[in-house]
Amino acid sequence: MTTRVGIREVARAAGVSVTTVSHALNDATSSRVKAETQQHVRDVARNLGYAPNRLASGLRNQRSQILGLVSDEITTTPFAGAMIRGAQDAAYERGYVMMVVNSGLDRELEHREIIMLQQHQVDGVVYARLYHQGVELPQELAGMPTVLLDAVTGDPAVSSVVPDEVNAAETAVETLIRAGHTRIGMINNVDDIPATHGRLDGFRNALRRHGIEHDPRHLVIGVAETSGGREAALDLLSQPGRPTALFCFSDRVAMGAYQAATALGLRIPEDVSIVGIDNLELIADALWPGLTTVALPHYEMGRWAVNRVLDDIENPGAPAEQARIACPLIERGSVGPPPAGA
Amino acid sequence: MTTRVGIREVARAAGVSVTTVSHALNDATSSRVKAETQQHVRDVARNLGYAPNRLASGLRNQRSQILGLVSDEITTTPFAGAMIRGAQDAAYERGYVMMVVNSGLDRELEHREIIMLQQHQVDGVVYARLYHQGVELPQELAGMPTVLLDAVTGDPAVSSVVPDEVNAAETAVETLIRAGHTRIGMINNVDDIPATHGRLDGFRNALRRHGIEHDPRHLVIGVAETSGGREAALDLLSQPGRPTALFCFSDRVAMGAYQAATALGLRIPEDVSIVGIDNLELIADALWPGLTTVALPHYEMGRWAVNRVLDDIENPGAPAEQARIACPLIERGSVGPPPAGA
DNA sequence: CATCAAGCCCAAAACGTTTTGCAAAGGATG
DNA sequence: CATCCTTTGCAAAACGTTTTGGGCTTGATG
Repeated sequence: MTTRVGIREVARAAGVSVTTVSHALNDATSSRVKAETQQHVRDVARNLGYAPNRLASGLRNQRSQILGLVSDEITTTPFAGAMIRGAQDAAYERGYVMMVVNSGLDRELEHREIIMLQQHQVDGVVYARLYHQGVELPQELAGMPTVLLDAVTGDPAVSSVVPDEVNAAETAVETLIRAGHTRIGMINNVDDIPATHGRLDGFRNALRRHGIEHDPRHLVIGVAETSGGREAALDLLSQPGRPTALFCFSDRVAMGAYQAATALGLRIPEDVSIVGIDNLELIADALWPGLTTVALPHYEMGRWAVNRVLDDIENPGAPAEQARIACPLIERGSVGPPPAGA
Repeated sequence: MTTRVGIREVARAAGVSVTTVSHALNDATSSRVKAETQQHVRDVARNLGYAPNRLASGLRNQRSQILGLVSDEITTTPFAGAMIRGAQDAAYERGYVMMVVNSGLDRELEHREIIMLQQHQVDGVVYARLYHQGVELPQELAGMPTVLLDAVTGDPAVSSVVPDEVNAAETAVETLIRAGHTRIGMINNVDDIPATHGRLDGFRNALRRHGIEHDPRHLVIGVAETSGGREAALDLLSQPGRPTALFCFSDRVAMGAYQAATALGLRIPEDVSIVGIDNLELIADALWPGLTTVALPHYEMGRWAVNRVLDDIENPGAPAEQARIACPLIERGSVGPPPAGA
């Protein structure tokens, strides 16, 4: 690897000035340089393997072509990976690159990391959470293009993107209704977060829309983990006139429901149908039969968020936007018609 | 947000030249500037909220303080998140920041993304895979500090870090032996990858070390998914003189083994003990009882990799190093003594 | 032949740092 | 008092781009 080739070397090799090289390379069709020269310069540049130094051009242009991604946690679920990938793909398509930073729950660390991003002159940042929640935007981000990913603030001036929780639940429940179920139980989360409320609303909407009246004994609340799902499902499925289908807050909860069904000797989906939310492939694919579920669109949200920051950067002053992304149904094998006797 | 404050503003406010500011801020204890002045400059800088522009200093120093992380895929498992977090933490501690890029399996895209990283003048890159495998290092990376993460090449001149597969398997199997098992089955992977061979070696080592002779019927090979694990376990556990414990290639395989055990009416761990490898919390915590398993040290490998590139950068010419990171046992509830009759 | 416009190209400044070489001031030594 | 260090500070150059203002050709026009 010889020493890096700069615009100067290209100029010398092409027998023109650096000015001309810059124009030849950057201006699509320039009035400053003859088409023939332009082609020549480009050829020379390619042959020399010229690659512009973005530190230099960023310094000159006051634009780094870098986006910051700050997220809370990044482990334990594959969600973070999907978001990052969506963000990175969108950034790449528009000539940007992502700097990622994550601070756990440490506010002080987060502060210092954001400062670092700013030192690197990031043109904007997407501020991400791993599950849909309300946040307070760090002070330091004021005045810089920012969009929230899987999070919202009260401030209508900041753009954000979250899953459409209500719609996700409706989709899940309507799948059950379409299969013929009317006695549908729901295992909801205890936590006071948007997903809890949104999914409950969606559940009720779907029932109401189909004229099914909701038996309050069929709604149970537990901790949103496998163990909580297991206990809740054990409860629901032991009731006389038990539900023939279960809408679970999450795939992990659904996994608990599988365990409960197995423990009670109920087969899925012959005796009881189950749907979840998340599309955690690690779980949904691994269960037996596969879990029908509604996917949380982390990849798409990642894309949306960076496209939005980039729009803000390229065209400042556009009004903010709070997006809710639709959640597609992923069918596997856990939904069937209700048992004949029911 | 007023216009950004640069070193010039600090100089003016402090009543000194920019040279002095630079020295005051950068040199720990400088012979160029009086201690008193230094303190004064620093105070002024802090009050003004001065943050150096790293594009400018990178340009000047020929050092961007940015590391590239290029990985293949990033979705479906939480591994990528753990690696990225480890990398980012280590980078942060040493004043660096990570640019991440991922290209799926697309070699051409990967090429262009690496070019982009180089345009941003990354000081080094860690080239990551999501599961331990052999790779060929892209041409473009030649001549730039690079370390492999969860991957190896034939080239002894390039540093790499992978999990210690043999040791991981030994740890898992010895846990079973310590619990009293001697009839231990293994469900291995079909794929010809390092994990397959390493874990088999570890399995045999552990048995040999404890003078247990290996019944070849107790080794079965399947696809490394839940379904494969289920079938393999069904096979193993139906044998007369069946194993009392199963060592599974991965947690997903182990999940299949749980399903098989349940289907056969065997309780875990009373009738059969099970250990996996991966420590996929999503699965290991969700199984019932929890799965005892050996963790793959993705976080630690991420840390190791960036520390290694940084060492290479700061102190070039050190010999390369191929590290294998130990894998800790994570005990949950799936291992117990063998059944009394056995 | 003189003038002008158009077309093409270039020199130089600027972006915000770091670092080198030098200068001024002060103190010690002969 | 002259000389020589030491200490402290500064001006200027450099990093690799982009862009502005101007200058040189060329050919056409009066």
